[in-house]
Amino acid sequence: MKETRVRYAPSPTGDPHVGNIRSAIFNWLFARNQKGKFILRIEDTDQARMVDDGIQKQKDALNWMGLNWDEVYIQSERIEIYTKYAEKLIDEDKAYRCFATQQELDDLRNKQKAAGKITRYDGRYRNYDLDLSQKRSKEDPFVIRFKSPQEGITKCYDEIRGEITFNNKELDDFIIMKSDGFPTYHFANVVDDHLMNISHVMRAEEWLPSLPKHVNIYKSLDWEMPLFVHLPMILASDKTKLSKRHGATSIQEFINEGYIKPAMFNFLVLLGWALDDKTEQFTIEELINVFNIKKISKSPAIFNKQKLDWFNGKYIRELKSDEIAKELDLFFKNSINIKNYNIIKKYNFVDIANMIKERSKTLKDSLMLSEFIYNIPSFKSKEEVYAMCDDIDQCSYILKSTIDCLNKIDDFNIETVQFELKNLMEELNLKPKNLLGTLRIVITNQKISPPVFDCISILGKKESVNRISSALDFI
RNA sequence: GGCCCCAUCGUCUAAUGGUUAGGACACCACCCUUUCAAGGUGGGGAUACGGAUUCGAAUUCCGUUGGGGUCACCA
Repeated sequence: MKETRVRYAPSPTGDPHVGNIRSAIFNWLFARNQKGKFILRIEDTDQARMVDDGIQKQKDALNWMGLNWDEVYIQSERIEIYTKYAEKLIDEDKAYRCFATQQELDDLRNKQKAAGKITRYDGRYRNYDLDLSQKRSKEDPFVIRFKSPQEGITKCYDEIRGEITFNNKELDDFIIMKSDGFPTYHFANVVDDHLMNISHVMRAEEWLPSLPKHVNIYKSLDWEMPLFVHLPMILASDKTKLSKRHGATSIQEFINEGYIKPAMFNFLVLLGWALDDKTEQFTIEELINVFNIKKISKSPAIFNKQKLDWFNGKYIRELKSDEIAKELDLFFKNSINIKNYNIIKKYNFVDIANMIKERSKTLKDSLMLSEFIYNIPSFKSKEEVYAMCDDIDQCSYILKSTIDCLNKIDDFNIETVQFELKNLMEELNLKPKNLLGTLRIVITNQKISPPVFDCISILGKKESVNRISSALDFI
């Protein structure tokens, strides 16, 4: 049995898109399931689209997802290899130099368009004299084109779709080497997949139309073909390709919005793949064990952010508090100003995690829920303070009693605070709204907050009493 | 437009040719409740359409319709 070797082959042109990362996840899971190799190949053959830290961004995204690679290659370092095979194809009359200028091709295309014909290269250098071509290549810029078959059909095979046939009349002599000496995707991809012994090419469905190009290159080089697995597209809710205008599309954006890795991983793997009719939450180890190419679906999947939110909330709830605490620390550091971060850092992130766990879909939600820690309440009117009381006198009485009550507590924690305040509520015959509602106002001044008991115990006795006292002074 | 792919609740999906077509998100109602959540219980909601094959079709075949992808010296 041949070793399973798969690859993730991004071009480093910006922040990695979730669709690409989903492909990476499928490849990685399959490699790990088969005890094979997961290879990272940087496809940086387009000089114009290069981005400075593009390669690092790809690696960062994989690292964040926990997708470790076994080998890494960079195509721009392999130019001689592609050149060698391109020249071999010329020698064997399977490819040829084309000296048509950009202007010439534009004119051709415009003419075809005007005549209502499909636009394609007309093969004008297909039969150009080889000696002449050789000579002219020394002074004129040129590209190398592949001699596609003109008749018959090209049979392709996709592992989840079966046989797909293309009429060779539809194929044109596409470019394999650009005039700057770099290969095009179609060529570099085939050469590398062969040289790197790739067993399964798992990539997005948008590559399906160019499959015959790749198949014909394999044939002309007399190379054995890998298995092709085309992954269903990920679409936006309007059923078009997921793009910028739909909101977040890159992994980095989702991280910034407070999504955590296990949720992202779990959600993404379920876009185009399912194990059975009931299991939908998986650990990564479980996924490695059960991942199976045959269960990849054919139809495109719509990116359903509500389900992502649900997964994220579920994972936040289920993860251990100290794990969430770590995420929170990092997230707060990156999201709020340094002054507030320094204030919140004095408190225990594990306590904060426990406080926000039940009510956060994303880490961003916990930002809002924790604002009261560094935003000390201030009031414009007395009415604001006693809004939850029958009248202002009841309010000051409640505040006074609460201060006494809290001051009596020696072991100040959430259980004791809850116990004593409930006692107080009973003793004074207060409605929950009166006592707890009022305390929410003077402690947090937020419409929405974690439970009052949590807030008070997080802030501690001193700070809580301070806040209540200043509210009492105010009214 | 040519070519290619695809088609089960609004969404993600499950269903060796035989199930009251299952689950999850979302939605609605009720319960719980100091706000917000979470949780619990229940509910509505799908095989695009038309033929053919078959005792029997979501499932196989053909067509229609719809959606998507692709047609660069980008990947």
